[in-house]
Amino acid sequence: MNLFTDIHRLVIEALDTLTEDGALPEGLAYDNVTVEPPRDPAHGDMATNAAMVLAKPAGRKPRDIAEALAGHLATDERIALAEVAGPGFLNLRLSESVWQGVVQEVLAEDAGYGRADMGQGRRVNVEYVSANPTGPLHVGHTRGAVFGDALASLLDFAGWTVTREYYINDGGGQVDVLARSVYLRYLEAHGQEVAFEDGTYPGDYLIEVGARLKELHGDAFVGQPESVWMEEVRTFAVEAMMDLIRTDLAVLGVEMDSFFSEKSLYGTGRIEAAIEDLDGKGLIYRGTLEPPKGKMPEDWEPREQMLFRSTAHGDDVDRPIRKSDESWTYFAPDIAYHYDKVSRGYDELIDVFGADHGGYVKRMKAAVAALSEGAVPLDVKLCQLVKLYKDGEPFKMSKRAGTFITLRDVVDEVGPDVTRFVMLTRKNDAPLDFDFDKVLEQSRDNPVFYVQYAHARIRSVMRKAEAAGIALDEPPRLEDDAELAVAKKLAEWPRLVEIAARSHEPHRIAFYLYELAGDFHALWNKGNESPHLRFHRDDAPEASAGKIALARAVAIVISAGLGILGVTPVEEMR
RNA sequence: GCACCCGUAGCUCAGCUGGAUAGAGCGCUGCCCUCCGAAGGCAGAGGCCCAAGGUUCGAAUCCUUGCGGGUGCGCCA
Repeated sequence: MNLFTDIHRLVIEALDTLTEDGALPEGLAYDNVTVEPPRDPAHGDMATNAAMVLAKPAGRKPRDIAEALAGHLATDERIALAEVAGPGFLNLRLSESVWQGVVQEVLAEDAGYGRADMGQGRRVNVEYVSANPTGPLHVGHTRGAVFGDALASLLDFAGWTVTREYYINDGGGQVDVLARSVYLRYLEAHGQEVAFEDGTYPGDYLIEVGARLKELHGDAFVGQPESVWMEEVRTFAVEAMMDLIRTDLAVLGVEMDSFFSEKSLYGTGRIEAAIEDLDGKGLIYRGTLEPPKGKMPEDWEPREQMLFRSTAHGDDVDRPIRKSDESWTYFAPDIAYHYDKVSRGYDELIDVFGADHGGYVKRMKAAVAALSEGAVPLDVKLCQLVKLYKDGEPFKMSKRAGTFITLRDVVDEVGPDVTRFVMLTRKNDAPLDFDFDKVLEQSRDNPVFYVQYAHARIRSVMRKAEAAGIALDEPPRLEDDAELAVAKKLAEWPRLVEIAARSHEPHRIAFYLYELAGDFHALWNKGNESPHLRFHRDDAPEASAGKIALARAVAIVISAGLGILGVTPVEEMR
């Protein structure tokens, strides 16, 4: 249940009644009528803009409509006060029993509180990470991994059926480079001197792979031409890298439902099938592209190639499908991959990319729009760069100097929970500063700590109360403003989940938790000055039980919220 | 040159997809521990929401233009 939708429904019913009474004309559209928490608590608990939105189509003054509406709403027992304000807002103050009810509901529904059925079971495929299988995951991948994973959990919580998918780029030239690099390590394992020239991966992580290759094949490949070993070494190397990546993801707590191999699209007719589908829609043709304006490539020459008419679906220029040597461009398997996703019957698709793939969004959307004939929406979420800091100083990354920060480095340093939460304290399309020292700091300016601390405080109180024989299943009692503030914040949770899910923005969950924790800490501290507001009171067990009910509700929501972010709520801090 | 993202307190950023007097943390000023964990809380100062137009009852939010920053722009994926 969502209190805001309840009251929204109440407002709509009242409007219908006004229409029946002839106070409003028939057939008004209520689409823009909203019920929201006002920014200023002095304006009440909720406000509706109904009168202002309907004034024009109804041909009546906003304040008149508001007055009439107020009269009807005031008869509902949940509404303590309805008053017209400003240009025609209708401010509602809800009766205290409503907030009491909210807390009780949280306790009753427990981890299910805030679950929504917005998705109505629709199937969504969230593709993320999808790093090339050529090495360990680095910081940039980490953000994408955390974001995609949290978004997937969020959508699941909001009622979608979610598939978490990883697209393995194992079909392009970079896996050949990987194979050659592993081959060099293999020769090295046989005692040969090798040189890592440009176009090979010199990373240490391949030493072990080369050694394992030696164990498996002995010297069968030594001194042999590429044609002999390429296929086998490549498969072996990709497999090894995917093991590495899977381990990295596991360390972060990310588990994919599905891995999709780009290679499986080649030589199987699947790319051809996707292109044929587009061709059947008249979107494939042979032509010559204009050179890009402003920045002319040095070796530019006009060239006829197979093109996809992506401009028919909102792209800026048509995109090449085949290279000049008639092999596929990287775009072709991507089309086939998304064709496959559409064929698998997903109702919605989400791709999580790094910001450097921004230029890729329009053509991908065009492809999906064409393939699904507009039936399957694709949302592409771009994750901006992560800038690393150490004690306030920029942390320089350089492959050459060996200071190449991997996902593993970060998680080993600060742990998966901190890594995940911090990665979600920024909007996905805003750059993120990650300071190794600050994220471990135990203070209010570290949101991870602040939220965890609130949860730990509550669990601490519950343990002590239990030991003191105080009942933990009493109904809540709310008396103080600070308590009501917390209850009201809890009432916002279901609404926030819906907003975050609709906008595909899991960071909103993190910010909400920070606010909820703030309200809770304020209440906690008030207990220092006013002992009767303390949660745990041996002198008044019954009152204490009523207070603890509220605290338990807070812990439930924090726990649920952290669950969406993939962060473990802690029992105690130390 | 074109496309996408961004521009909000001194700094780092939220702002509920158009609502009322624009918020938080850090930093600055002043308070609150014989009291459930002060690892916390309260209060104050600090803003022409980049600029100019437009849409309307109402704009930080939507549209246009300009300025400033980031990313990308056929045979790398």
